[in-house]
Amino acid sequence: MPLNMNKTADSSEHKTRDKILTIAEQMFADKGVDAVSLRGINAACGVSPGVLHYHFGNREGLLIGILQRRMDPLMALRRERIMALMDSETVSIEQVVRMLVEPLASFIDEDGQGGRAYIKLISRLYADNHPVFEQISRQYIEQGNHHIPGLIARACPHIAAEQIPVLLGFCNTCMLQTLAQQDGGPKHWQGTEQGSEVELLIKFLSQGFGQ
Amino acid sequence: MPLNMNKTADSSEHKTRDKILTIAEQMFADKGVDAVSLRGINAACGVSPGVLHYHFGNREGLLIGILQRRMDPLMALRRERIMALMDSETVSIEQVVRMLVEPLASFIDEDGQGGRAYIKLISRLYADNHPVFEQISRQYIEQGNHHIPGLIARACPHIAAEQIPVLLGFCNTCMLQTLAQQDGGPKHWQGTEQGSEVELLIKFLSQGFGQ
DNA sequence: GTATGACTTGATCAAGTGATCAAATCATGC
DNA sequence: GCATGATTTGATCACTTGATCAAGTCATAC
Repeated sequence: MPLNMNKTADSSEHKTRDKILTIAEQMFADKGVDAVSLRGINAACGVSPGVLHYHFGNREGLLIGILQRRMDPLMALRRERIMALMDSETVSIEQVVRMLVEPLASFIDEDGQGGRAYIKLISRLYADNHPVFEQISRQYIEQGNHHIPGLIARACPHIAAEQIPVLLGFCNTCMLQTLAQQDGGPKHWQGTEQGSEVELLIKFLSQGFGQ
Repeated sequence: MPLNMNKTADSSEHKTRDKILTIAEQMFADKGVDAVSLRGINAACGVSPGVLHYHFGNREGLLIGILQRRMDPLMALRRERIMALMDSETVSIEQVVRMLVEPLASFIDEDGQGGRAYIKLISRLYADNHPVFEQISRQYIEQGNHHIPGLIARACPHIAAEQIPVLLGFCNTCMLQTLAQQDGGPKHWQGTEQGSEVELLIKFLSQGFGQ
């Protein structure tokens, strides 16, 4: 039993495996990682009760698979933006916030339902300080993200250095929760079209740092 | 079997009932409402497997009990603040944000662990658009809270009316998530003392609206 | 003290849970 | 064709789950 776990960019077919990833991602995002039964996921995929365990071993293996599948392209998008800002002569806080928000937003637009579910799941795990998410984060994110506080410091020289991580935390929390809720929410979002909400969010967060 | 459900201000003893409410509140806050077994709650309280069902009927009854117990004093705090602002000659956005944040923050300080767990639970339910929370919200919150957008409009005449609910949503989301994480989070909060984080949050949110 | 109603116990039920595995099926290169 | 390995099936294990209930305990009023 070859257990296709710990595969990062296994681009081969894996029809069933991908189906499980996509459906489990949606279910985890909707109800919470620990509030969904593995049998229920198998059933929702229309496969036998043993399939999930064959591919992922257990719940944690499945979660790791879900996270890894999308983290690579997402972080590539962001890293590109970070490097561009690093090379830039001047940096505004709006540029930094855009660098944080827009890759996530475009990710949702591109992959529709799936991308939104992923952000929602990330948002959950981030809020919960979930150990698996922290592990994956360290593994993927810390490639370029350690530059972010420095970029904020360049854009906002008036902010004390020790406050920057805190403000960045506010920003990340607000950003993730907002982008995650952007769909299913009942009436929070009535009256404005999709795109302008993201623009409003960027403006809100940028001003939060103090122009 | 009198089923002490749907009681709002039943201030009598209810030692066991209160213990279940407190412990279940903590467990729901930590792991999610649907990720905790009712038997586990009974066990954590050191009582028999039938007790929870006797007092609350089922999971939803328990959740309603948890929410109702604290909503009254919390909303009283807030309503007081709202009325004071309504009577005020001039209103600044910082005053409005303070009115939102400080009752929650003081609620945490007062009841320590329990208050924090409650905010964390609220934060979860708010993010999930949980139907029970929406029901309780309508029942309790809408007494004074429909004035809030108007207060923001007075404080920030430059903001278009249809953007105010959206910005308020950003503000609520960020506020709840932040206050909820303020304890258990690993290192998000290192380097700054408790009180100043709340002040920083208030400043961040106020500036977000655009002073 | 005893009767009444509130509360608690612990056994029990049917259904659902994560996990395991031999057997069946499928795909592929030879 | 067929051999090999990857994948899928469906039965099965021991265990947990939400719920129910008769029996027992407790508190209080009378």
